[in-house]
Amino acid sequence: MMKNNSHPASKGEFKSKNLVAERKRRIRLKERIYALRVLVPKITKMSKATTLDDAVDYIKELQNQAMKLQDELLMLPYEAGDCEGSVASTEEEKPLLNCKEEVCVTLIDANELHIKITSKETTNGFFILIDLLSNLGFEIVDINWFVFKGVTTGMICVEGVDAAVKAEDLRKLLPETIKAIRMISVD
Amino acid sequence: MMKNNSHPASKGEFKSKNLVAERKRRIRLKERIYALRVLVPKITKMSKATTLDDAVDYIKELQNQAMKLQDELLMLPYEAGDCEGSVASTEEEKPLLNCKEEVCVTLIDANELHIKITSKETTNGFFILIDLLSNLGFEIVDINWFVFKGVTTGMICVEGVDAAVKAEDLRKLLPETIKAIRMISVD
DNA sequence: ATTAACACGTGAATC
DNA sequence: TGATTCACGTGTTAA
Repeated sequence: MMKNNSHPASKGEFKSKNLVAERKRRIRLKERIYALRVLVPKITKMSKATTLDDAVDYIKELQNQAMKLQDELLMLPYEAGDCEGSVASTEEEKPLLNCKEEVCVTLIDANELHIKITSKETTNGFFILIDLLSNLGFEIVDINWFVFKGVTTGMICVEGVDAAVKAEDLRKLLPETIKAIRMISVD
Repeated sequence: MMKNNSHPASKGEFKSKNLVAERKRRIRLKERIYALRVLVPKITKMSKATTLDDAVDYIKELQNQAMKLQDELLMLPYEAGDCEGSVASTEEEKPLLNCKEEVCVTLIDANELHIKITSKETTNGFFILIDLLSNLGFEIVDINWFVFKGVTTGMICVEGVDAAVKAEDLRKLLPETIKAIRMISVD
C-alpha cells in the first residue's frame, strides 16, 4: 500500500484548516474499528462494513446467551443473581427482643399459630424468637423471612398442641415486643 | 442540513466511476453504526467514534457477564462429588442432624453463605440448624422454609465474618448431613 | 470565531 | 480487467 501522500499539494499548501483534525478523526474511527475486530471472534472479512456487521451479530448473540444463562440460573433452587445490593450489614450492638420489633401473633386454630414480624433490627431477634418457639414445643411449618435495607420482615407459621396457651406464654416472654395476639375464629 | 448536493458538477458530470458505489458504501457504514447504536444500551454521545467506543465497552461488559454466568453454572456438576467416598475420618463427634436431611452449603463470598435443605423430616432439624448458625455468629438475611406433604424445603441466607471457615465448621458439625459445600466466585 | 463531526467526490490500491 | 475498499482533502453545518 502506498496510497495518496503527495497529491493535493506537492509543496505543502492546503486550503482547509481542519485538515489535521479530520486526519485525527479518521484515525480515531479506524482504531475503533480495529478494537471491534479484536473483540469480535468471528470476522468474516477484513473490511469496515463487515466488521461492523460481525460486531452487530456478536452483540446480539451475546445478549441472547446472557439471557439464556440467566434463565438457567433462575431455574436453580435459588440463585445469586439478585444478591447484588448485598445488605450493608449495619452492625450495631443488638439488644434483646424488647427493641423496636413489632410482633403480631395470630391464633389460627388450637394447634396453629401465625407470627408476623417487622423490625428495624436485623437478625438477632430471630434466634431468640426461634429459640422461644422451640422451647415451647412448636414445630416450624412455614417461614418467610428477609432483611432488606436494614428492615426485617418475617412470617412464621408454627404448629403445636395448645397453641392458645403457648401464645400467652409468648406474650409473657416478650412483653415489650408482642403488639397483638389475635384470634381467628375457626369452626 | 443542506450538505453538498450540487457542488462537483452542476450538470451531472462526474469524473469518478465509483461515485455511486462510494455513496452506497458510506450509507452502508452509516447504517451499521446506527445498528450498533440501537443495540448498545449506553450511548454517551451521538457521534460515530463514541458510538463505537460504547459498543466496545458493551461487548467487553457482555463478555465478562457471560463468563461469570457460565462459571456459576459450571459449579453445579461439582455438587454430588464430595460426600460420596467421604473421608471416613474415624473420630468425629456424632452428627447432630443425622437424619435423612440433605444440606447444600454455598459460599457466596467471604461473608455470605447460602444453605439449601431438602428433608423428609419435619422441623426438628430446623431448630438444630438455626442454633448452629446462631452459635457460629451468623445473622439471618433471608429464609424461605416450608413443609409440604411431609417434605421440608428450605433456603437460608446468612451473613457473618469468615463464612468460609464457618462453612467448614458446619461440615464438621453436620458430617452426615452436608452434601456439598460449593464456592461461587465473586470479585 | 473556533471547533468538532459529517458527507462528499476523488484517486489509488486490492482482489 | 471491473468491482470493492480505502484514505484523503475539502466544504458545510451545528454547538
